[in-house]
Amino acid sequence: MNFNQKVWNLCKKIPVGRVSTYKILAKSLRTKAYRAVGNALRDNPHAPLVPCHRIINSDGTIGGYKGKKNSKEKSRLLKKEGIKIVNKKVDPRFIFSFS
DNA sequence: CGCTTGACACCGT
DNA sequence: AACGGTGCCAAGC
Repeated sequence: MNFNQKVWNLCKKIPVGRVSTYKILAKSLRTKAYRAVGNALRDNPHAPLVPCHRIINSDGTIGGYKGKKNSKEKSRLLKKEGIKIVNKKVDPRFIFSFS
């Protein structure tokens, strides 16, 4: 299992209507490679399989998507999933953590 | 084998 | 509160 595979695997485990952060993902992997996590999602080979748009920054900001630092699509998708976004930041109550 | 880059995080100013 | 510099880890060249 590659690092990227682990990352994608965790992404798949995120329930619908919830989001997670790069930090949480890295923590779940028992590593501090926050950036490597994002790097892994940069190329999302399994678009629908891995909902990478549910991964946001630890401070609640959307971060990037599809290789772009800012993609309104991402925030829009999240809102469509039922997640509330305020001030370009995801409401912390929607953040999901792996146990 | 070593340097640079990147969908980040943290701390100081 | 906003900006910038520094640290982190994995991949690519």
